[in-house]
Amino acid sequence: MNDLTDKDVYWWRPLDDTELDTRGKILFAAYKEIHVNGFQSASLSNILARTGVTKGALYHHFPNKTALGYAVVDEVIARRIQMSFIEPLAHFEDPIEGFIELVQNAGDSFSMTDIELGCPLSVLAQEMASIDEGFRVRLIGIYEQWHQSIADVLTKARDNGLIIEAVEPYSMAVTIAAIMEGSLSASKVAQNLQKLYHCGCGLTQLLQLIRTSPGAR
Amino acid sequence: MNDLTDKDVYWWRPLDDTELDTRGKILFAAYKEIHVNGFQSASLSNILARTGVTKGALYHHFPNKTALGYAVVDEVIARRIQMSFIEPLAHFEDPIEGFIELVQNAGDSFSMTDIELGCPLSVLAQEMASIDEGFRVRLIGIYEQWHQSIADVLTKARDNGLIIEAVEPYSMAVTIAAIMEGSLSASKVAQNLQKLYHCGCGLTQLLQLIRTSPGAR
DNA sequence: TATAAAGCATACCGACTGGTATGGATGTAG
DNA sequence: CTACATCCATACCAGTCGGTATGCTTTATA
Repeated sequence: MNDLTDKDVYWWRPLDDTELDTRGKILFAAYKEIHVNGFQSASLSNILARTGVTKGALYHHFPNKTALGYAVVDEVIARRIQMSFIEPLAHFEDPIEGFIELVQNAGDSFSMTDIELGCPLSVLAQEMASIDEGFRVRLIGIYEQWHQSIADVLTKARDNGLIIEAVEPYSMAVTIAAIMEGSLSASKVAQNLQKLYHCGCGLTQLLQLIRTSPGAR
Repeated sequence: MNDLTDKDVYWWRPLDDTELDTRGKILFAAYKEIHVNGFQSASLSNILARTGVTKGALYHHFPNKTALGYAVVDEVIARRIQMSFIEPLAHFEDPIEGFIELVQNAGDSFSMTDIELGCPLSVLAQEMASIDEGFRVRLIGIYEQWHQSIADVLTKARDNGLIIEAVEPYSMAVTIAAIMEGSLSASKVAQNLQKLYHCGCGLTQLLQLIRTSPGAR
């Protein structure tokens, strides 16, 4: 239960069958350990035991536990958010239609591990934002990028007359992101996809309501 | 910075000036420690040092750390959510108007400590839901009660013709709750109220859009 | 006033934590 | 072949963790 399936890590594993180097092994094992236990309770011994790497190697590549945590945020989490939540936004033709499709397919694109463990960004943010400034600035950077990307999509849509004028793109973007994160959080506690579906309905309805054309169907 | 102000604890302190008993002191100190550091990293020694209570007293009232954590959820967190988010719902005359007012006043009703530390329910849920089943069932109980309360308000509003028929009350309730939680989460990472305001705008707009009367203003 | 129970204090334990000191292997440049 | 840096393995450290064993004090009960 504690280990990730192939589906969970396609975005991390190298495409060819080259082995990860030592640093990469440590980084990914640390990501998993932190995702499960949080940063503070993440045990270096666990990470080492699971990789077969020794403590000497770890402290050769990272000066201390905190630096390892920062590297996980910068190189693993940020990369995954980018691939899963930001890049897809650019490929929408009709942004609202695209969004609705993305939301309605969300159930498939999330693995059960994602539901069990929650969004790694959100989990880490909740734990560390008020404790360590280094984590906080890294995490707010990721959030800001995400919010801005959604806002850009909405701005374009409004300029093209696809959504009503009353919508303030950035506020709506933050709200949409909040729904997505809140839904994952609720689903994690429920340990099933029901809450995710409910939020999918609510978000879809919100998107329908801000469209200029009331959306056939 | 780590201690709570009077404004943060009005809901916990006894109304008269009677001292809290030993059990109450432990419980409240544990709540604070857990809110700041999370459950796993919460240190019993810290709790004891801050209260002046000794370890013998602690283990007289609670069999172990986990039981203490459960008691914090049952007796402190659940009570606060009840007072802050559930009970106010019952007193709305026009539910939509009431909601909008509640949301727009949210900036005032949240202290800066709430922003710094985040929603205690959400923080604990993110950390413990996938690790300990005892925490999970307690937390999902609180969430379910909250969602159902909002759904009841929406159902009543729909029956009275105040919101459009297309709204499915429970789904919308879960979505509204997700927005509230997601906004607090984002504000915590940003360490300011901006994100909270943006989500307030988005949520207000959503509420306006599901009203039958397009809402004078 | 005798007795039992509740409430609490002190001292201590083994397990585990992040971190370090040291030395050996391997690669690379001169 | 030498010299030096990179990379990593082993052993160890001081400190903290949650938890326990024991005994003293206070309160309720009879």
